[in-house]
Amino acid sequence: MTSDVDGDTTELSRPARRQAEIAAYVVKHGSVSANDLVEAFGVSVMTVHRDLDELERQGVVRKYRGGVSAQPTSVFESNVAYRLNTAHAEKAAIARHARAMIEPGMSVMLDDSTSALALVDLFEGITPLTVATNFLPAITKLSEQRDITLLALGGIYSPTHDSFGGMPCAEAVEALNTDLLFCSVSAVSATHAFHQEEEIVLVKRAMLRSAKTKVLLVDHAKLQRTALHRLAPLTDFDMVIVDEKTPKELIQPLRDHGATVEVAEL
Amino acid sequence: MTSDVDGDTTELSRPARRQAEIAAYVVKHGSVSANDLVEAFGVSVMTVHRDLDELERQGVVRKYRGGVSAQPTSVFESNVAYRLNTAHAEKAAIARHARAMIEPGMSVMLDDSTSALALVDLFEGITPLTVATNFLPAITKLSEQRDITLLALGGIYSPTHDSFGGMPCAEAVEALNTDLLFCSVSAVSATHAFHQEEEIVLVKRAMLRSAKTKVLLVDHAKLQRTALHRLAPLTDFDMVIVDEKTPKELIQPLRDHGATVEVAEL
DNA sequence: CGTTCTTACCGTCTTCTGGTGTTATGTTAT
DNA sequence: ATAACATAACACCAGAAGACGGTAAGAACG
Repeated sequence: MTSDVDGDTTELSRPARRQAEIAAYVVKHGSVSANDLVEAFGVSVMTVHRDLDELERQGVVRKYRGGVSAQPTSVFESNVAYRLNTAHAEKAAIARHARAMIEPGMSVMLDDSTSALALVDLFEGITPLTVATNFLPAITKLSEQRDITLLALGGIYSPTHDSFGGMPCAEAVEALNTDLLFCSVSAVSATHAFHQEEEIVLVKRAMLRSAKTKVLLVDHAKLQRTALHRLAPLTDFDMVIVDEKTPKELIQPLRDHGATVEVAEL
Repeated sequence: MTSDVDGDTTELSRPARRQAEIAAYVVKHGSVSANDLVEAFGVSVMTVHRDLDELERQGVVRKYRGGVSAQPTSVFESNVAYRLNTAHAEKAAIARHARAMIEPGMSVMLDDSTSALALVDLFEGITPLTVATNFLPAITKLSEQRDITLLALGGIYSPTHDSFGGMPCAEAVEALNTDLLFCSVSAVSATHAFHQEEEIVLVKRAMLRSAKTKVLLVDHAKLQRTALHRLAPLTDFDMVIVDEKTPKELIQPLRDHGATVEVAEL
């Protein structure tokens, strides 16, 4: 009743979940006051303000005296969409499927996606391994792991994505040439992969140029959608991995347009 | 009685301290068994193994069946020397002194030193600010701070230093040109700054080339020592900051050779 | 000038993680 | 084959960090 956010909100700390719900609420209503949120979520004014500060830091909302308003949806989508992070199980399945492609000694590049993050947990055992990524959570995890050569892709930090980007990052990517690339995007049509933010697209494009074998990780929520920027045609990828919950009638069109699609089983 | 490590071991979590002591113990005895350590430190076998795993991950010891042996001292020094991290107070004082040089809007580069890390805590208030660093703990801290543009310097991760290095890092540094550089080294003679590891020297040299104003942070423990590689003459730095505990008779020679030395007061 | 909204500070409570030992299982050497 | 050693899995505990609300002080609006 207080919230009408869909998606699986488990596996998220209480404040994080509430913040995500608040974000959705704000986006839905366009602009609301702090007091509205107090009533809607049953917490104190203080807490609401703290949540809003955090959301503002991430660039999801804009605070002004008397309330907050939503930012352009592009930002919202690429943030909250991943915080209300649906489908842990599906991502894990996709990751397991992807893992099979990796062999000891290879070099692997990962982008800033939760799908890729799920893969990190599965690296153990496939050693030695060289992993390059611009995603801070992945970097942190990998730094604690032995037998993995971690190559951090630096750049300008983006709180929204918790990753590094911009020209410095693109340049770091250019300098590499990895065996594999696992990446994800925010939307996938029958023919192309899309993303909302230009600077992210820039880095992902560079990654595509710097890897021999390119794999796109897609959970079913991404399909049949589009976003502002066209990243690349699906045929640029050597493989597209989707999860089991993807309707077959959505997979066929991809294949019809020449993409190599594999289904990850739970 | 169990340990004869000198240095101030306060301000260090219990396991971290024990690991440092174990490392010292191993280096002293050359090679010991796990059981020896169990007796010497009064903890369970499991804990000893966990500690040794961590030390091995950092490259300080080598495990084999039946015990561990010490690695070449160079690695030991640049790791444990900083884990048995002496003089929190002095570092903080140096950091406070350094902070005064920073003004809002500037771009600052930090190397992988605890001295620089102390500085990070003082950034609040001097905003906006652009900070570039290759030191993972600093990156993590800064990523949580708003109003600071974080520019991560990527590269190959070194567990020993918890930072990024190698050619990729040097290249990332080359591409920059910051207003300020704060860095530290492991040893300082009357004329030069030194460091044990070549790859680290490489990065630090690049940093020196990429900053307008260069500041060397030196706590008194570093003075009158040397290490394998000569990094640069002290005259390359625009300023050398030492702590109050530094004997005056050690400071004068630096000045005699042309260095600009300032003393940070507690 | 007062009202409304915001921030700063503090105390309490809870939650979580890190550190640890124990037991059980695996592995290597003799 | 067996003993010594190493790892894995589980459970416990404590200390730390986080989350939250309340009050009070501050800032912006009318």
